[in-house]
Amino acid sequence: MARTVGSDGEKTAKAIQEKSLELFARHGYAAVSMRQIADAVGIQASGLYQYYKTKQQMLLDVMQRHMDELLAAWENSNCPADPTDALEHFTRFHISFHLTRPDAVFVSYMELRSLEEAEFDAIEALRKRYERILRDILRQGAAEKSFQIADPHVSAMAILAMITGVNTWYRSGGRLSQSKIRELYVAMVRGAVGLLPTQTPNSNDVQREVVHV
Amino acid sequence: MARTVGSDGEKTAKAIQEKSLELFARHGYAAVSMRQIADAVGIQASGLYQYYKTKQQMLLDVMQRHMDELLAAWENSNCPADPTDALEHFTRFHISFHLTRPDAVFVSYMELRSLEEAEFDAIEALRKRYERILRDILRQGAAEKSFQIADPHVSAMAILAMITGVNTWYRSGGRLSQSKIRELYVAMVRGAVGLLPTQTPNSNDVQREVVHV
DNA sequence: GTCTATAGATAGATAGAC
DNA sequence: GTCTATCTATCTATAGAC
Repeated sequence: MARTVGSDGEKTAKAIQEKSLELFARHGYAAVSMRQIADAVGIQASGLYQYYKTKQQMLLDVMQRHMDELLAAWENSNCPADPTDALEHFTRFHISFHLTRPDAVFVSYMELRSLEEAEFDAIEALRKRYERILRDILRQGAAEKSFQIADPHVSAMAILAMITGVNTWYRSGGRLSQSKIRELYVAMVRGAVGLLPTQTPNSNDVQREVVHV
Repeated sequence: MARTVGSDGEKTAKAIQEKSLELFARHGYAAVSMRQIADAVGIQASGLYQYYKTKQQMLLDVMQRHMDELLAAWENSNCPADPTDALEHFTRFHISFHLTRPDAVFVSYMELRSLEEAEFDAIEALRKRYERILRDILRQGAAEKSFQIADPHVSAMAILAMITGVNTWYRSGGRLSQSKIRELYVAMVRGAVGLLPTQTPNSNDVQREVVHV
């Protein structure tokens, strides 16, 4: 209790968040020890318990923050009303957001099984909320006959898997810019819902038109 | 050494393969102990070392067998020569194969980071061989101008992510049959490479045509 | 081929000093 | 807020009996 006036180790708190995320992403939750995290932060393992009651709570915090930020960023992204525009907007948003947080994405999708029941349910609810955003766009586009899809739920899962998959192969400094990658995926997503290429569909120039936007 | 004549515990060997796969898939490699595996098999933990020198070798074996079976199954699948037909064939093959082995798929994609360097390289080489199959189909279709794709490599990764993603949501006994799911994905894959729906593209019946094949 | 026993390391978490 | 010290449990892997 006898401690210097100040803000309760905010720097340490932040460092724990960063290092735990990094280590969980690289080695997996179960393979990382509290001592490893403490070493990375520069404190002793026992010091971590000032910030988290258990290791499990550290994982939950990482995933919770990621999902909260994802949903908040979506709310601030000004999605257009037209389903076709919305679908393109969602695709670009999703890829941009995910490419800037590869570690958090990786942990949030891979470590669901490391969560205990209550923690899993909390994260799963947030994930479903996000999935529903895309599903609603697809449903509306299907209702308006803009999209040629037989099953909006399946299409939503397929598209999400496709656009999240960028993270498995993208390396910054690679052959393609992020904006080029986004447009390649926009073209594929459009095709997957039965939209024609953005220009007339009977010329080889279509390809170039689709790519550069 | 004094042992009954026979085949060196083939039943136990098989049981270890099955149970280790099952447990790795459910809890993750790092979270599963040798004791847990031994319990599931019905022997003592020390007995496992008759079959595997280390836990790491057990993981490698699981993944090695999966990749070998995948590549062998592909060789036996009689892929047609035409790129469009080949792409549809690949899509159906991939989904069928992966839906019958959800645990092996899960472990093989999720536990790559749990492999030590040499083991990782071995599995990665097999994975690349499989990816190349799809990439070659896409390249050929692009060269023939059957497909409207700007980047066969990106398209291959996108399509693989999409069709592997079925495993994350499919539950047997669900709303859709496996064959219906395959055809939904074939339609999306076709769209993603710029192919028009199988029938005329300006009628709402197209949707039905695409779905049932 | 499977067992018991155990070595040797490391895990998550707590108590209490400063 | 971070430390040292430590508890208790569990881990992978080996030795050697049967």
